[in-house]
Amino acid sequence: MLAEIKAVARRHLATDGANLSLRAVARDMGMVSSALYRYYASRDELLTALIIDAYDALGEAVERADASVTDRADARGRWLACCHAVRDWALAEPAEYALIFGSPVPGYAAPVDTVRAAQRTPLVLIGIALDSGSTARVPFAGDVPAALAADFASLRARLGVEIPDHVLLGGSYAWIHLFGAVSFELFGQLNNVVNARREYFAHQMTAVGEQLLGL
Amino acid sequence: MLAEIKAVARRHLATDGANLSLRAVARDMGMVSSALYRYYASRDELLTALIIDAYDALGEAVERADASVTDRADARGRWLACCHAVRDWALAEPAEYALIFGSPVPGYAAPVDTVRAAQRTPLVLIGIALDSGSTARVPFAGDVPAALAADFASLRARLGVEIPDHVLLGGSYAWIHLFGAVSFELFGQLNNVVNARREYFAHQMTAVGEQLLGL
DNA sequence: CCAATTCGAGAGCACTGCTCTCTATCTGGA
DNA sequence: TCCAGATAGAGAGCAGTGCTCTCGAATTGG
Repeated sequence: MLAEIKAVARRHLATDGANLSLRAVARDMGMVSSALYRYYASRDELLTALIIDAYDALGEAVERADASVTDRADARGRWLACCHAVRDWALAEPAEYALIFGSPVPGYAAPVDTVRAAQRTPLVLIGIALDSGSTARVPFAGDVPAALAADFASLRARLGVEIPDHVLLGGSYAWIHLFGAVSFELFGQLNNVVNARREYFAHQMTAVGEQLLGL
Repeated sequence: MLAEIKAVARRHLATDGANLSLRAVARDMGMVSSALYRYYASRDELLTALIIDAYDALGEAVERADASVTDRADARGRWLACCHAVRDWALAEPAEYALIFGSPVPGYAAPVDTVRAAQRTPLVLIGIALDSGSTARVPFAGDVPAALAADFASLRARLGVEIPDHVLLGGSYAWIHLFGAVSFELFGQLNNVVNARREYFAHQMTAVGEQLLGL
């Protein structure tokens, strides 16, 4: 039942965006709106469930893309595969992408349940950066701002991975750029400017991999 | 009157986000909601006015930041000044930033009136890239995807500026990364991960300026 | 077989965007 | 001065929203 509600809600998400209507979802299920409150205490709770699912779906797509690269030493190929996985998923499910990476819903505060799912995608990228540690021409070595030391130390502890600061820097920059490029395209900022979007994206992520990740 | 409505709406924007209530705005002005329709034909029209104002406010802030750098040959300084101008403005007016760079409002389609205002900020960055053309170690030279040629040609024609393809590439990448970094922070993706945000941002934009813009 | 629990319906509250009609008020010319 | 005409706002109303409450029906378990 919970899953069925989410499935219907996901369909509405595609057309109505973040302001989906509980009543419309209930109507589509042949129920009255109040009956829906047996399963989700509020609209926000439904949204949270959808957000977690979206994070997981994206994470799984990226994990699969990374795993599909047989040459595990080919960090550049793995990076590009992940980039296209993110973009392809975002283009296939724009509403769900907007739900997790778009402007936050005003009253809504993301509960802690979401962080595990949210970390899946960056964790894959960190893995790639780590595996490439020996071969890559890493930028930012010996150039890490002192104020970030504490942040990076606690992040390292939480992830339980020994990862140098400058790799954390480059990896997070690459992840941010990836997110920025997909959001830029998806949120319409490329409209009437760039039409060869896949080529633009491919070249861009290659450049970012080289320049920011040292691949 | 139009301006007064916008001012009140802007206040509501800060708390209610994109789903601001016309009735609440009218109440705050001591009017009834229907009276507001004399001035704006719909909620979308009010939103459009706010969007244009936001683009202009951001553009003006960036233009001022760029102009404040006295050494016009210091492309790196100008780039960093613009970056901090964008971030400072976004932190000061998060709702307005989300309005123009966040997930698009479902039913809403941006009218053409917005493009002039939207171009102000990227135009400043293009100016910096152009001025640095002689001194910068430009990446991507001779590496421009063929499929982008048409897009870049029409963009060049529309802007009326002679700007090489590889500068257009690097400039747009830098702009996308800037947008990505500010959105990432503003939309909460940095929460509980990075606390030294200004330092993180400053180092990041320096790196992007070097690696992507060749400054 | 009956108690208990679960499920859904229905009414209702306060809110939203928007349309319509009606009444004051203000303005410009004769 | 007076009187059309324009204009600004009020109020009612429609269809929709999230959410709460109460009340029956169905299903379950002992």
